[in-house]
Amino acid sequence: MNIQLPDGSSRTLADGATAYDLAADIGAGLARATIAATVNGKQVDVSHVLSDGDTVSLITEKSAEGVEVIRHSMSHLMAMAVQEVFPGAQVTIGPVIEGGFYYDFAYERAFTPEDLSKIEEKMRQLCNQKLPITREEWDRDAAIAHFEGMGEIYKAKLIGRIPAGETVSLYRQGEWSDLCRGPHVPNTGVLKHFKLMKVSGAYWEGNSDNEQLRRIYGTAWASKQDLNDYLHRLEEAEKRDHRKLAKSLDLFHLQEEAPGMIFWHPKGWSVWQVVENEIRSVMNQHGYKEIKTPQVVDRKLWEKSGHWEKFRDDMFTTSTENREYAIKPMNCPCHVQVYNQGLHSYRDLPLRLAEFGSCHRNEPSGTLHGLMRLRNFVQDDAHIFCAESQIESEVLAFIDLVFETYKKFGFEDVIIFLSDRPEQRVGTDEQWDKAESSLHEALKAKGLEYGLNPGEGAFYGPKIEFSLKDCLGRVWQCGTIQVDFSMPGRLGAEYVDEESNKQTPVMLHRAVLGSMERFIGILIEEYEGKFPLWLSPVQAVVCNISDSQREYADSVAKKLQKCGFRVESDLRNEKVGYKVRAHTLQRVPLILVVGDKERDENTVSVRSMSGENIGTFTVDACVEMMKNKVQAYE
RNA sequence: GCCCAGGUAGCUCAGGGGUAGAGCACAUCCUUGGUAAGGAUGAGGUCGCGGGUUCAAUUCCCGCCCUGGGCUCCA
Repeated sequence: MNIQLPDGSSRTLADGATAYDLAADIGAGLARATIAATVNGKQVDVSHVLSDGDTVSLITEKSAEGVEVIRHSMSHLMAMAVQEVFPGAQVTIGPVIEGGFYYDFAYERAFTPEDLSKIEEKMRQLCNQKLPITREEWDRDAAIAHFEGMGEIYKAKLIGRIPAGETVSLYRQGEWSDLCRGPHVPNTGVLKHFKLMKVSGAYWEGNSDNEQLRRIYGTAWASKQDLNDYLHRLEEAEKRDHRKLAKSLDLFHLQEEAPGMIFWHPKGWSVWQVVENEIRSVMNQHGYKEIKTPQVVDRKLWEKSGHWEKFRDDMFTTSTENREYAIKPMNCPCHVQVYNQGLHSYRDLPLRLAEFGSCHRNEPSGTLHGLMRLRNFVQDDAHIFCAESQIESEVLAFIDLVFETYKKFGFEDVIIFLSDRPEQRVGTDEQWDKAESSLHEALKAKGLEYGLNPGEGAFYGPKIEFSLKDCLGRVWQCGTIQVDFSMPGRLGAEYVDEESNKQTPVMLHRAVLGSMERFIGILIEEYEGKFPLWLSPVQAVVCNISDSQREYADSVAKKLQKCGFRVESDLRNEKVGYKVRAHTLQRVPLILVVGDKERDENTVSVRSMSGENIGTFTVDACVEMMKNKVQAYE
């Protein structure tokens, strides 16, 4: 029979030949390295019997696909090991994820970190046995009976979802078998480079009303080197963690008395102010008007806006003199109050009201996470009141604004998702059609790649989300733009159109950074605390070499401060090497060293954080140099 | 909110039923040194909070709070 290869060539094999036989026909080395194959676009095992005319590409452990097959087989190996070490544990599902795999088990107790070593040891034994992994086809009902007979009720439930009468595939290694689509590696001896990483709880079917399962995460790679590189990358990423850097760089802290709320220290707050002022200036240039609205607002407004009914449990409340208030969880109802003062003409639209709005949300305790997930955070929020016909142009302008801003802060890797209508929603289908299509059109017009989150829109309208990654690759939503058909009407917002008729404006909720705190958290990790000069809390430190330059050093620092720079002097009785080390570790971009020579010549010797000698400058020239760097966002 | 692991000096961490340990940081003194750690001395702790067991608890047990990793959630 004739087999087509991906390079366009073809090969003739005996009838009944398998993917393995094809690999062996090409070369013994390839046969050893092949762990699966793609036949006519479908992934299969190496034992798959080929047919005349098949197009086949072989999957080796070197390819991304191959690593996925290894990870998938690895999760089976782990499940087998768990069931041998902990009889009574039931299997459920065990998928491949980025960097590795996990498997969820039902078991009478949680697994501990010590259990992981035992499981790992068992896994190594099993892979040393080089157990053949074979595929079996079972009748669906027979498979259900088989797993039920073994007491594997979760597996039986999973197969129960497959239509009756269909054939299902089981993979067997030694005495152990699992329902699986495959493909898998030919034997457990291929599975060598792995590490079990962590234990966790997880809910059956991802639903918190269901029972809690015991999840074990692992990582697996094609080579020892890849595994070590991955573990090394994790270690490096931990050094960038904004919570660690916040301590060593003295940026902010949290304490028990205010969970989920930040105490900003002078240096952290300095970064905040620079970011806020930058956004403020950009907003001004883009036609926004900044406002400020109350923190504590009568419950009646939240009832009108619909928040009380829907999100009451997530709001902090307070009361006085028989009135009940909520601490605002979002700014939009207040912005509508500002809009509602006075009459608006269609000529006023779009009207863009911006606020650095501090919001409190009573997030569940388990979700709090450093600066990324808080109970009190400040949004760089704005609401655009406009006519329906203006939605698309406003969205286009907003997308530009987001990318312009992110670029300034050094972010190029932006993840975009569009969330469309949820089951429970307000507004007519026609309105949703229009709003969703204006969002799609805007993204397409900008040539942006984006994903779709079906049904994930807010109840009041669809949205686009712009997300950034933290040092461990976790994705955090930052920017967003959301169309809202509901709130302007509920809260009585109006404008007068060309024919003197009262109309309800559409409201666009939008934020560029999202939460100031979250954005700064990502910023800290992105730069590993080594902020560019314009963002750095301390831009330069003037260090004297010995006591005789104390006054001069201090005068240089004062002069730079007068020019608007954040500069400190270090006049301590320490050697200059000690001071240079200390301020380098504190991520100060520029260290200005002054000895007798500099004092006599009215200059400073400038050293960069990376240790580069930038040169000797007069104080005025140093000011110029720093100004240029700041303007270039360096 | 759920599961697991933690909480000891300002920071990073060790320890362990019987007066609490290190390094760094800090203070004082000596040293005045030219670009990543000069030396000496010293100060510092209700061992997260509350109960229990015990002659004795920071250590063992229970509850709670917070932090971390996941899960669920995220207007």
